[in-house]
Amino acid sequence: MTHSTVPAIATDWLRRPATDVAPDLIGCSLVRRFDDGSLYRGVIVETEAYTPGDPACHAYRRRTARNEVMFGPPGLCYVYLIYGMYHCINVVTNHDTVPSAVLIRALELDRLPPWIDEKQRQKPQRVAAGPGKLCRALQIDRTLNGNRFDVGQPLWLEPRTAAFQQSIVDGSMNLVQTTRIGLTQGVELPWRWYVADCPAVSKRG
DNA sequence: CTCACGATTGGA
DNA sequence: CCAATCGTGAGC
Repeated sequence: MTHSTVPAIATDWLRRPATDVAPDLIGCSLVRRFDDGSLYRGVIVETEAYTPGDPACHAYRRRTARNEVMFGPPGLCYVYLIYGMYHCINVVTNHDTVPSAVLIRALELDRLPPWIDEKQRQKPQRVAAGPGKLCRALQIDRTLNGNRFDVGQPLWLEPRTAAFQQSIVDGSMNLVQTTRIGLTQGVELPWRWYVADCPAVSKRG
């Protein structure tokens, strides 16, 4: 058995509506690479979709400096600051000029970075259980906004493992589709997906 | 130019 | 339930 590498998720795969990509990203991995070469992987266990025409979408009203990258080609990283203290990371989807993105809301990390404090370590499976928490855990901030998800970059995406895919096919793992969290508009749209009974999913999992 | 508020979180 | 904390953008 020779060495094998996992290819990053391709741009073409992301050139679809966010509502199609969001459930498909469940089970895929977000990879964080630091300048020293260290890698951290997190299996995506919760996502939300944001689309044009969606009142909860940051690009709903008009194109601005902040939402600019959502109008870009698929495969870009949209990172923004929320409540003045947390960051949220999105995968830009769909065609260039069509503002769409998938918010990554929770990860199951393969290991904990050394900067995670002792209190967080008490519940390791909750360290990345929420969009703000996962960005803090992987040190993701606005300096990564507009970056392309690609191998060798600070961030990239990898497809589901065969084992994860099989667990969905055979029904031993279930995806739940429900309404999104923390919004004041577009509350009724069922554009949140998460792995049923997963301890790493954010609140209301 | 101003200022209310947010795709959150953790603690009372 | 509520405060923390600050960039954003709608409205004047």
